[in-house]
Amino acid sequence: MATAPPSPSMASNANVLRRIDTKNPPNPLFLLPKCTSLRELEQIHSFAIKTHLQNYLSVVTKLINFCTQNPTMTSMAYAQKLFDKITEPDVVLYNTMARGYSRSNYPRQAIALFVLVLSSGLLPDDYTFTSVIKACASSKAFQEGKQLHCVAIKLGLDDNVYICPTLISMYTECNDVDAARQIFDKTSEPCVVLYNAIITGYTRSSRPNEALSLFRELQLRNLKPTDVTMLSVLSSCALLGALDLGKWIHECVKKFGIDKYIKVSTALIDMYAKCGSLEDAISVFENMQVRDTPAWSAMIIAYATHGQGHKAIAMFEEMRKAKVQPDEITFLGLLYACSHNGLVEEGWKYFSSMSDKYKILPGIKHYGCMVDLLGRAGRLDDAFKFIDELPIKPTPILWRTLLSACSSHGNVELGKKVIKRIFRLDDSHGGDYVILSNLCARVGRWEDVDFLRKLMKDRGVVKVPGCSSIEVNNVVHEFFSGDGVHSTATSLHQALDELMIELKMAGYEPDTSLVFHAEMEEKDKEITLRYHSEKLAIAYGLLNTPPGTTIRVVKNLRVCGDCHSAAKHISMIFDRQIILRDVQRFHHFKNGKCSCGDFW
DNA sequence: TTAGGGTTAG
Repeated sequence: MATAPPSPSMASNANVLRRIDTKNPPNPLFLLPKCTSLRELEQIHSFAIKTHLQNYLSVVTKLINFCTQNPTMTSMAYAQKLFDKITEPDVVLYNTMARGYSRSNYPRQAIALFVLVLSSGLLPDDYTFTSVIKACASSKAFQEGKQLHCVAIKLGLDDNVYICPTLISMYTECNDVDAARQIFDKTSEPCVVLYNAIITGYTRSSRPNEALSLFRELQLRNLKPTDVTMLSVLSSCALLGALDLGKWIHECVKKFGIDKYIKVSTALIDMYAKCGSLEDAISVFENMQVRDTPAWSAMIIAYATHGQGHKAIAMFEEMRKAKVQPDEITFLGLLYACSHNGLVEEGWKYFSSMSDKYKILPGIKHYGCMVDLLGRAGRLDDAFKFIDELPIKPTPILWRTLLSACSSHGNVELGKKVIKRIFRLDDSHGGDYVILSNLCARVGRWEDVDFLRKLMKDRGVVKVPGCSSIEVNNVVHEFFSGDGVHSTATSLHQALDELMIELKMAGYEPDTSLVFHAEMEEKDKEITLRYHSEKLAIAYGLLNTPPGTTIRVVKNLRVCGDCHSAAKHISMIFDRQIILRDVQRFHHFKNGKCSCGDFW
């Protein structure tokens, strides 16, 4: 900050200082509103010293507060220097410092200050608690957070309007949303902020149904939702992939006039894209008056995940023309677009320009895109080398990406080499064993399949069960692979049996090589495949929606190859569009074809 | 018993 070039306002400040009548000086704090840099603050500080005002608590508090407007390492160091000069700080001064630290990269310092407050015999107030609890949240200091909660109870401050939502947010950040809920339930008359805190908590904890039911409760109590409410609720809809629900929320957004917020519009783009409606996402984007970096990025990601990589790239070029600076998220969308469309050259170009031209350091996710890009394109050895030579320690996810590529390109040897690298870091992920085992099964290496199965058993590893959901008449129905739990399961199974006959007549052949168990009879393999969660959800949609309706399904894992093939046939035979969201991307099935071009 | 912090949800 001190090296910043002199700005016009700085020059004028310097002039102001020069023209001052030192015999009859003004309060230097009058100069603060003009101050725009730490250097100017230093000048004002020296002037305060000159005029013997530097030891007044009010003056120092104001100066420190100014430093902490934008708390960086430099400004917090300066604030600390000012603070250290004061022999007897009062609670306001402590609060100002604590606020600064809680918003800086050193939140734990705020917790240390709280201890100082107590040891100096001062009584912490609502300001102290909000800052320090917030610091606990951002540094995930759960034990300290709980202790602060206790002290707040002792002082009768735990139901304070500012402290209460901060406590809720702290518990959520520390992964204890149920404790947050307990606080919430104790409140007799919750205000919107409190609802927002708990709704956000559920959303962040990936519990969208609870978030949405609290949103309905908020409306029943006639409380007016705010932009913050809508951001969380939209994010919950996106998690569920529930389009009708999302559209209803969009109506609420309009009704309460919250659509003017740029962040809300961006959340709408994200929601529509994640609920499978690219058209609605585009429409929100086109109606935006002002578009910032996150808005452009959301649209780029929307195109990329819906398999329209070239449009994503075109968006990026348009963004540049509009002189909006891309950030690391923008590049994530862009690289994602390249990898999912096999655009290796473009991918490398953008990856290099990221650091060269835009001075954005690639993160682990960007490297992940590059591994994916090389892997999908079949350049498996290059991808291996790429991970091995990274400047940062690779995560299991990075190796896992390569393992998937080995699987889709049928390279068992490299797959084995890769799984060893994964196991060095994490051997508890069931999916890894299954991918390699399926790969071995496909090429008939049953001894490897058995070995992997035994390894899984010995290590007590289980695979996350496949789960697909579909929203019909505002109800989200969930199906698990081989599901017998859903109330309509039996009739659904029968319907699937009949469906299979039709599909086979149209040329569909079940790909039983994907089934894990070697000793299974061919017939049983086929039955296992038939009741995959994707097929159950699609069949449910086929049976329970009018002809011609688009079937929208959300799956928790990657779509299985056989289900992908079945969905293509279903889209043709029944003349239905099927939009399937898997953990990676969207598949739009229409007239027997998929938007991913069988490339996923 | 003035000033100074003007808090919370994102």
